[in-house]
Amino acid sequence: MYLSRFPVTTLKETPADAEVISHQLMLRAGLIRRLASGLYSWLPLGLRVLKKVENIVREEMDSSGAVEVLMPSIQPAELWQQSGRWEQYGPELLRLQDRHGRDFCYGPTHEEIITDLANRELTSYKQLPVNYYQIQTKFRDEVRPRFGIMRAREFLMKDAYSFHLDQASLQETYDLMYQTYTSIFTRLGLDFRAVMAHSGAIGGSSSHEFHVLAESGEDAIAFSSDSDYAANIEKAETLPGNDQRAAAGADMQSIDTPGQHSIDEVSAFLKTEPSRCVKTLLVNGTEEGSVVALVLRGDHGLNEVKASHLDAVASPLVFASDEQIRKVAGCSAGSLGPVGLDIPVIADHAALQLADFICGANTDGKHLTGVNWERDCPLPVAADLRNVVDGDPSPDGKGTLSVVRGIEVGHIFQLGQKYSSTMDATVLDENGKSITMTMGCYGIGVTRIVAAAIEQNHDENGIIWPDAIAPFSVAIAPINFQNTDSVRETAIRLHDEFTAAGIEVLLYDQKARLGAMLADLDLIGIPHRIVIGERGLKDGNVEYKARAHDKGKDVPLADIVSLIKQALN
RNA sequence: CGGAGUGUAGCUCAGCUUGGUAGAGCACUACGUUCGGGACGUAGGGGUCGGAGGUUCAAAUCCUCUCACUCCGACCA
Repeated sequence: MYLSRFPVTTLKETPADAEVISHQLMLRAGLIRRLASGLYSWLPLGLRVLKKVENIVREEMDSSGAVEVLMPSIQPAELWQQSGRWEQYGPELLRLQDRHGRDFCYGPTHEEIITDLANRELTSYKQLPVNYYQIQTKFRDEVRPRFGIMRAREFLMKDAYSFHLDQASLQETYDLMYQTYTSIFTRLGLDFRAVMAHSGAIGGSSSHEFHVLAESGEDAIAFSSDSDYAANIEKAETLPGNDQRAAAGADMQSIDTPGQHSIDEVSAFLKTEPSRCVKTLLVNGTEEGSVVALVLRGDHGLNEVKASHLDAVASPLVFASDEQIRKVAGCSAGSLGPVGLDIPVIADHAALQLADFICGANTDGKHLTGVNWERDCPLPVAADLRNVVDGDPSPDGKGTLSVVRGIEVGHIFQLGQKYSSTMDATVLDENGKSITMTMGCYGIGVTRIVAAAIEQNHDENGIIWPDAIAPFSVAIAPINFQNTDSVRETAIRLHDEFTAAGIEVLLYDQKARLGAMLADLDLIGIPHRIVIGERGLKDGNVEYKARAHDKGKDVPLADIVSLIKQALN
């Protein structure tokens, strides 16, 4: 491909509204342009990358035995009403009406549609199991679209749905999808982890997420040093510990702590560690109007998912209002403590191991020190309430946990009969008996993968594409292309040789100085680069440099094509 | 949803306090000189200053409304 025939518009300056590096680089390299909040156009260069990702996903899905379909992006409300999600889904669901006033939505996902389709197409156990997938545009009206393509409103997703006669068959396909996803992300050239996950709004039981590891990831994931254990931090359990705590060594005292509200403020004021304090959070209980206290060690963070799963706690988790707090505790949020609270109290295991701790006195401007469970207040119910932290023991008993950040790019679920039962999706078994099908669902964020790949592979000069998804494999930068015959002829000949060899090559045939060419090529991240100059040509050499490596080297012109062929294998 | 902020050329921004009819850099076009890591000169093209209304002899600038976008927060305890 000649650059003169393939419009690439790079930007020297970073557009002001791009925060994360992938968004900045995608705009600067001319991969995407923003149309409106959370909506992006893909320019030719970006689309080449997107197509590569899509093709790898498609090839691996096909080879797993899944079969491709394509369902409408606009979906009738009736099906969503049948599953109950028309009411459950909030404003994230983009609802619209046609000219007859009939309700529709732009699909954020396709469980309803596929279940309906399967119900029509699948009538016999002989047709099972089957795994339908599509690669298609979704729309979710995100509260806060951001990070460019990473959390856009409209995005491309591969979603697959499998149908089974029983759980054992589902488990088989689920395991197969786990393997398939592993192959996909491996082929994409990304550093990723599969982690146990919370199944969230889609429902179902077993679930794994696939994360591309990157500092800027929106999710925290925990994995063990000595075993395969890996889980989203939402899901990662803490071990109860031995429940032994030191004996009380101090008397309980009330201390004035004027204006000290947060744990950090209080612990600094009292010249101690946050881990010597407990924090008390009031949340709505299951019963209308009730309030429950959650107690954590000061340096630990509440895990809202775990908390909302407790029987006594309302789900989803809602924090008590200031009025409620004052009503049950008689103080503001900054002075809460478990001593003398006349509501259910649930404490995290780690908080229960403290002795002589510090907490709010339930009186504004006062905290208590030297507090001990049982002696000073009733022993609360114990629970796992907190997020795991670096160094916690692994829940499987092997090794310790590390917490890193990840970008969720894939998610597999066992849905069971959540949709098939409400939508009455059945087949006949070998005895002629009607059986409700068991389902699995498997998503991959195709557009998000592009952003995630950049988050993981870039330097100060721009993108460094993995070979598998680079828009072009090789770039040719000819010095003084217009005026130097030998350079021009060599460049064109190499271009043709690469093309003939089936290697995608971009020839920088536009008038530009070397520096400008190289800056552009670094920015757009083409993995292999050849500089052709009159000087090197005199010795029969061109310069070769891999984008990912520091130094270029002179290579005999005769060897360059085979050298790059090798590098690509 | 709550809070803060920003809308001026394709991009990054200045001008607004103190009203006088719009600028810079990058990008773009032409010509020339350059040409091994983002060249330089000369000459150009491009903006109803987000929109509507108001105040005024006069509004990018002041006032009101509106739209769009961005950021922060939604564990303070």
